Amino acid sequence: MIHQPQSAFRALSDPTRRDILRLLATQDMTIAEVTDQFDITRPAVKKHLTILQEGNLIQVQAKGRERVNSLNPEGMAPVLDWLEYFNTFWDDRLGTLKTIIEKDLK
Amino acid sequence: MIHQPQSAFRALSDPTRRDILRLLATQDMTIAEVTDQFDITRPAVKKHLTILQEGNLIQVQAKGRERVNSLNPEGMAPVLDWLEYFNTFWDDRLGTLKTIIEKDLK
DNA sequence: TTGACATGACACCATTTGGTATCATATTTA
DNA sequence: TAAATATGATACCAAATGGTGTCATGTCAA
Repeated sequence: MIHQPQSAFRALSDPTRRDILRLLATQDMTIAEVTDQFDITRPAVKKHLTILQEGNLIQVQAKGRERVNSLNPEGMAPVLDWLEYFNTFWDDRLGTLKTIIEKDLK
Repeated sequence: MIHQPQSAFRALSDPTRRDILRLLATQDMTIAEVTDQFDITRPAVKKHLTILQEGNLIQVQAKGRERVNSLNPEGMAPVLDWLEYFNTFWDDRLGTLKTIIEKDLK
């Protein structure tokens, strides 16, 4: 599967996919388990998972007839790299990013 | 104009819009000036600017017959807030975000 | 005032997107 | 083996997306 930086941004653009990521942040889940958490059909969830995989934001491991989806935090790096470009502007005008991080570091 | 958290992510999902943001990070520009930097028509650029404005990522100020577009770093906050949720996972597995920030803090 | 300039606002188009229904395939399990 | 389960894969659909061309409007300058 091909992973491009653009794919991560694209993957994050849909609210359902962001919700799936937060779900997978709590625990790994099969496609059926993820589907149980939403009001859409399995094929729809599967499409979202494929896009998340293309964005390198999740990893899928075959386990018998199941496919276990797990978060891949590393895939967020391109997004963070891009956001870092604006750090200097946040420094000057708001310091938003650093504020969030510093709060977390305490 | 309505600003919703979704809009920021949506605004960032298009590469042209991300390029526009980086442009505006260097200096404020009119619609025509932004258009000069791309191979697409002014209406297309205008649409992108509208979406960026809906995402609260830029501000537009009327200046005579011109519309000066400027970066609004504050609009990135919802994105950072969402990303912050994953900090603990980055801590445990990669520390990507903190690595970037700490490097910048030095 | 009049022409030039910057933008707004449409109408239109091809492609992508998010969704569904449906059928095929692989793996368990009774 | 046979039925149940989990997923893959495809065809299809309405709406959103990113783009164009075109015309109207407001503003500046000669």
